[in-house]
Amino acid sequence: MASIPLYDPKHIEKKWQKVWMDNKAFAATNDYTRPKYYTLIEFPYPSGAGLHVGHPRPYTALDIVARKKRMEGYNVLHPIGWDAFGLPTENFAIKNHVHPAEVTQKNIQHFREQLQMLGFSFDYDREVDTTDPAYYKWTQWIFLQMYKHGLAYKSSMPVNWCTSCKCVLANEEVVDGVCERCGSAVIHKQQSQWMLRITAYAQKLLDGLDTVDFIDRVKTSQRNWIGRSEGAELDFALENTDDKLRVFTTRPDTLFGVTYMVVSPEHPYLEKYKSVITNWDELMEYRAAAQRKSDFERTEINKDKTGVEIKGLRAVNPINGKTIPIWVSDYVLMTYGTGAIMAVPAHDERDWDFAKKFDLPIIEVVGGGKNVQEECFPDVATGVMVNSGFMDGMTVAEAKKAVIDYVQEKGFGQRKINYKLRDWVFARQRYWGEPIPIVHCPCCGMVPLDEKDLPLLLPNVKNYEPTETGESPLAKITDWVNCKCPKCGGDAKRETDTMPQWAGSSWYFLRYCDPHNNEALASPEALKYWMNVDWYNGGMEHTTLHLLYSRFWNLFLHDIGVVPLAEPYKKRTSHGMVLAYAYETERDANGQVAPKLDENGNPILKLDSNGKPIIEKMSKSKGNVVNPDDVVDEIGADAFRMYEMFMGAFEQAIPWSTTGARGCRKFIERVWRLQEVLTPEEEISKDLMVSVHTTIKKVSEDYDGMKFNTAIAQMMTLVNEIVKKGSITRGELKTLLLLLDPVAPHVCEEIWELQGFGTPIYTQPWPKYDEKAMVLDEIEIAIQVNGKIKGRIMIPNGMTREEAEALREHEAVVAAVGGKTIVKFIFVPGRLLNIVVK
RNA sequence: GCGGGCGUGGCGGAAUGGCAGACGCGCUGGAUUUAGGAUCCUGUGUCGAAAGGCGUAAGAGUUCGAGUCUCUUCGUCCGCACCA
Repeated sequence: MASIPLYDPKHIEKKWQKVWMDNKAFAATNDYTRPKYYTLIEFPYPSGAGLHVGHPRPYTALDIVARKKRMEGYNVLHPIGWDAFGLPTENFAIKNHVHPAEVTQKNIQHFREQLQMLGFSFDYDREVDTTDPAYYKWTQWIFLQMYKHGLAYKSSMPVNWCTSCKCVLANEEVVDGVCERCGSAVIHKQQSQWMLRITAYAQKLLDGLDTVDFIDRVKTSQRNWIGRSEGAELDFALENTDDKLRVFTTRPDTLFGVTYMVVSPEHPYLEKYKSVITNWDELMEYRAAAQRKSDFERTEINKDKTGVEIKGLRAVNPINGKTIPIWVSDYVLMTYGTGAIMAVPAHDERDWDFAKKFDLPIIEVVGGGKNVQEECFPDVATGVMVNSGFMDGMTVAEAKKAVIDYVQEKGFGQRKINYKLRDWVFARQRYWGEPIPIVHCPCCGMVPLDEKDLPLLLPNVKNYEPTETGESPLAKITDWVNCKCPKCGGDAKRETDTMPQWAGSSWYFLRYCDPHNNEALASPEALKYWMNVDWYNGGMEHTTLHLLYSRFWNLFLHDIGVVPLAEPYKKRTSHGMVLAYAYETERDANGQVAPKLDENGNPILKLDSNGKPIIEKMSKSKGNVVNPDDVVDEIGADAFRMYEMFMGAFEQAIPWSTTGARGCRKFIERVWRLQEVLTPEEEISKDLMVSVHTTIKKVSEDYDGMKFNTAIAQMMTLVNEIVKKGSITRGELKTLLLLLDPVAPHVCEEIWELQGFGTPIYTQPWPKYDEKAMVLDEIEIAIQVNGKIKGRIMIPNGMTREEAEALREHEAVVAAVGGKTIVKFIFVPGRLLNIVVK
């Protein structure tokens, strides 16, 4: 038995990381003639806390894909970068009196070291950093293009204002009425804001989804977010005026059932018709109350409707000339449709609730056998029109079509498509972001900076604390704010808002193609070759915002001819979060929350009322955070990577188990010790032929299909078989190492070198399997009688249905049938035999 | 309320409509060991002494055959939430 050194991951992992780095082993080449493959992970925000065990899960997954693709001969782009602008860094900097740029660089350094410790095959020569002026020059450039194309504009509007961050938030950043980041109350505030007209791309963003390979739940949530709905806009005359009140409805078929109108408290007609309104004070009181409410309160009370009738102003239903009252209620939103609705209480739940509360009439127009005075009937599938003049007797679908034709002909409405998607609030009143390259000139108005003057650098100053007024901290830096107008040369002031963090991450995948280019965001050749991203993996939490924003930017850049393809990502997958078992906690000597230990020093699990362990998100305050540094220290980076992939299905959220992770270390040691039983043959032995080829096939397919856990299980099965057999040939070991390398690259390289298998694995081709080598001579099939397993027999492999007829005489089959009459004889080749008897 | 997902051993989880529980953790018993949180071997869904039953949240259905497909119910997680 050969004597081999002890497995020492600390030593060999450092060693191979250096070899890869020194040789630039994973650098993408600019040889545009080779087939390419672009793998992308969401670049991290380099927080002060460093990596936690959640980060490496998607990183390892795409590292496996990248390593395999390289071995298959692809020119692989597998880049990494830093999404480094953002509030936590700025807040940390303010608190500790250091410059955010300094904090950022320190955090990046820490992140980079941790990633390198895990042996990821990133191309570190292509790192991007969103806070690098050479990078944000192009973020600003893209903004200018949008400005020139009318997609960036300034508008005064109610914004979400975080009272603690002192900053405007996008709708998407307000969760349950509080700031997504800090949890403080969010109020509405009127402010002039930079906006991006993403709504102009609503339909393109929707259509594009049909052309890409995203997992379904990602597509679904994008579709829901865009929220397309088809209907009609209808004009209701205002009594005693020449004016019309325009509404949007998806149910024009119910027009005869309209018994009142509702407008949002912010509707401009309130001001416009102040003179004829007789209960103005009451209305204003209601509006003020509605505006004081946060979004959260508005939704909290959504069961109990409130409202005030506008006295002195009535509307006329254009289809029957009936005069109906107009109400104001905050269940109608100014930000969707026209800010006004026609209310059909018989067939809309919300209208029904409102009508019941204020005792408004309810008219049935879709017959459904229900008494609409007692219960709302919103069903569109089964009803037939009633009380609706020319539509009577039609189905809802027929009536919709007929009524739209009718109103278009009469000129009081037309078909209309609405989207829930709103324009994107694209400004933050904070320091640590990209300056917006616009100058405000008293003569010329808003003037964009000349492109040759980019990047517009963030001023390097000591004070960047948020102001109480809600102005950006940049507003106080007069040296920087005061400038000359690029157009007329007169005195002007710079825009002092900065861009939101989403900006830099909306195009970083383009920069990776050509990260050092100073003439363009990337060269057309590089973009043509590398785009689009073949496989993008990221968290479910980014499926609405980041994914939508970055698709929008790419679509826009495509439209202006900068990037070659409309959709940036060919395939998008999502990983499950790494969770934690909940532990009983206490404060340790340092006052930190730490798990309480039992007498054996093991943490005590927290159980629910059924005695099941509680699983929760990892967080510092719960004392359940697992630090990758500690895990790597104990079991090594290879075992760590392997456990990240083996712990469960990749898309599913899984709690981290320390003992489970140790199992992967055990497996790697088993592989290591195979060297002790290595025999000199270069071939794969006959008795392992089927298993080895089956494993190559299974592992290859499973890596491609994101089924990393079963790929690893298959390799474990093979190793178990080899250990049982007691020997392994060089050929078998080579194959195993090649398959295992993407998951556990350090140990595979080390064994490969120790056994003199040749140049490093990262230069080796991916193993191929031979279907013919996977065929057994004889196989076992099951015998079922009426679907119940009765026994098993060995039959020659490849037996056809005709040949199987002979099995009727087989001893085991006769015994299983037991003299009963055979009704049906079903032979499934390679699987089983099912006999139906009576 | 709407949309999406998921319910399989003590645990994480495997199973193109075809032998449920692969693989791992944990636990059993044993071997080796001064020792073990090392290594190796054994066993490990459940009832049963065995033969043999029964088992994939519950119920129905389709099928020669259902964890897998259809319907109903329950539970659970996630997203959206007055979007007209």
